Amino acid sequence: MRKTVGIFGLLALALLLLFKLSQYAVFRGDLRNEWVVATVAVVFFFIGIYLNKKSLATSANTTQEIDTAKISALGLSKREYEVLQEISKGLSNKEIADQLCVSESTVKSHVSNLLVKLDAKRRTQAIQIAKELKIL
Amino acid sequence: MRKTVGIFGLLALALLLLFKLSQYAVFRGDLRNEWVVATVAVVFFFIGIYLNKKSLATSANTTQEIDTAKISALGLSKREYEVLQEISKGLSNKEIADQLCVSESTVKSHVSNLLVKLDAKRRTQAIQIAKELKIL
DNA sequence: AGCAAATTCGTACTTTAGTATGACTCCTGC
DNA sequence: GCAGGAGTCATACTAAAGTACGAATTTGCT
Repeated sequence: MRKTVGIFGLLALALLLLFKLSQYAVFRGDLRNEWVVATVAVVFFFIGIYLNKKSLATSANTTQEIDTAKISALGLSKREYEVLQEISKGLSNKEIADQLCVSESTVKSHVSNLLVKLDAKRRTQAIQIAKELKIL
Repeated sequence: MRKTVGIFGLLALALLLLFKLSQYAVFRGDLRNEWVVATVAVVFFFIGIYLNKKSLATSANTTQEIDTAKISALGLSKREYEVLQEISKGLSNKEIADQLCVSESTVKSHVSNLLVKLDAKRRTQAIQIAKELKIL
């Protein structure tokens, strides 16, 4: 919040500076008023874009939270969610089985249940849906 | 591209309109020059933010920018990259074939080449690797 | 203790994914 | 003009993935 105030203060300052500079230039006859306005418009247009990009970039890193509420809302069990995580890492059923120390058929059961609960037809679609639901 | 040109044209027009209006107001003594510049600055500042948000919204899902340099560095052809994108949406080979209006065997060819180039064993792993390389 | 849900595993089966190979067309750069 | 890459398609095959049962065991909760 303090940062935002600072930024807007700086913007106001820049605007003032630009305006005073332009006044001087206009006074000397080097510049016409239209150009001052146009310059200010362009400059602030790009300042807007720049600041927006920056704020989105910083918030993107912090919004990487998983929605645990949605996981339980979908009825995903602990084991099923673990399997889902391994799937998103690109592992095969056999590799997931080794990772979780169970048999491949167990993993297949979990995957099957998972697909039903996520309303997906394939594990790739499950990944996509899970990421959209922000549970991955 | 044509859209971008149109938007910038509209912006220029808005700027002109604003300026002419302000000239009229200044002439009548209702408004001072500083306020014109300030208004223009604020308006274009928010236009910049708005347009930036909109352009980011259209290319949603990709929180980060895609690294086009890496795509060519990997030797991915245009078609192969398209297939990769469809894979990440969770589509099957058949569905991708319908989407791109080619046969399933063509998609299989692309997928096979894709997996070699990305050094992946499965399409799910390809998704994971591609996201890590920021090409998705 | 007893019930429900979760976890586990198996078999048998179908479907999808992926590999290998070859062939044809269309462009593009040399 | 032709060599090479990209795109297309096909067949035949193997390997995974996914479905559909059933059933035993474990776990959490009342």
